[in-house]
Amino acid sequence: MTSHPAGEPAAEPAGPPPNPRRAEILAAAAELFARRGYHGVSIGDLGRAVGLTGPALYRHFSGKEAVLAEMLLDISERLLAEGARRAADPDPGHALDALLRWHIAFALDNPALITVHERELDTVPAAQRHRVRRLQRAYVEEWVAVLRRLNPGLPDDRTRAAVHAAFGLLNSTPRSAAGLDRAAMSALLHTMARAALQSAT
Amino acid sequence: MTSHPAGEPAAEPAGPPPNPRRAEILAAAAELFARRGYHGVSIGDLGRAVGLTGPALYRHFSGKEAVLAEMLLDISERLLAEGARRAADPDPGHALDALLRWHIAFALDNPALITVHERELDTVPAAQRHRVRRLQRAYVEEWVAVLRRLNPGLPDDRTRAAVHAAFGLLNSTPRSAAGLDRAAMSALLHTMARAALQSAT
DNA sequence: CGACGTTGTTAACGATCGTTAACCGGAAGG
DNA sequence: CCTTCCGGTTAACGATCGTTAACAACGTCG
Repeated sequence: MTSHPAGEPAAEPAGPPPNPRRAEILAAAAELFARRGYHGVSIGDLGRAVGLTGPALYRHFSGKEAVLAEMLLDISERLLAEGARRAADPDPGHALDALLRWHIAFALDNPALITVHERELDTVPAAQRHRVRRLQRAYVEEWVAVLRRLNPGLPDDRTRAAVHAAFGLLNSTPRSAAGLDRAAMSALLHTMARAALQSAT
Repeated sequence: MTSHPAGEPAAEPAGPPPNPRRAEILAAAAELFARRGYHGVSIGDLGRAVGLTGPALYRHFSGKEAVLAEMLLDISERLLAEGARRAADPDPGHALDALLRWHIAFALDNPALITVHERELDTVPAAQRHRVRRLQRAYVEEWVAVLRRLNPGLPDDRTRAAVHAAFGLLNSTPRSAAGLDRAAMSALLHTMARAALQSAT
């Protein structure tokens, strides 16, 4: 209750004032990219989704690839920053539960972002693709480090594979959208992911 | 040893003789669609991948969408047919293990097919999309039925959500490709998925 | 009031897309 | 030997793509 996953950033110490149009475009683009894929969405579609014509988009982004790049960088940074905070809990069991709670809440709140994040990495321009990959790897390593504390002596590559598999489980919900309500789905995912990870160690 | 997941069909009782060019194109298309997405692959790319020019493709398929549609129908039918065979085991515990073995083997043998199968359903023309969806649902129901036999009295929507989550876990491997060899990865996925499903029931 | 930066528009560009047309070499069959 | 079909080619089509240019409405500030 002291913090919640999708909270408002309130104000960053440095950086330009957050342009609401940019955020609006990014949100609409996430939805469209998730549904039809990056190449299945045109600049015209993107503009229309926020009530503008296509070329208006160039007032806010340098191009279509820049929209995707900023989107993926933002997601990766948020996952890593919040993940690192949760993983810092001195009790590795609590850290793992906190990681699970955070990741599940993020996935349930932002299904489109999760989908694009794991599908369109190769589409992003090389320059920023490396940064995104580095952030993704670092996020995985937060999980691996917690699991290593829970069970030292396990080979790291096996632990890494288990973490990737757990992410697959957690990130699949955007596309299933079963008849369960949010609380039930959250609890189910938590239970299943924890059981899967424990069985692998 | 009486059967293996990726076995040759040998000969179907009815239907045209299997054109090797069609199969070659479908295999190349699966790889490309998985890597760059349906809209990120052009007819020229498709032809080039099998040593032809773009328009040559129209000697074997009525168009680009037909390639995708046939690909998804074929996958869905194979999954359902083989899944139903495994699920028929009178012992539900054995049936679940057989389903897990089959699905894991298929995913490890055909990572591109698994990827396209779960990503591009909305891209397929409506006519055949409904058939694919029906087959996919039937495959899920095979799993749900086995789990119901293992634990009667559980609400079906929860079981269905658990199955979807388990598929997310199993299908994530194509995109992780960790440092484990095939046998180790197969065993790890089996263990994790079974633990996840058991924890949900 | 006038200059200006901001944010939108429509029009137009070159490139690329999926698809069709027209043609061509070679194998098979009478 | 001639015909026919099969599976390829190159050329060309209209549509659509991402992007840029040129222009307009509007608030702000000197």
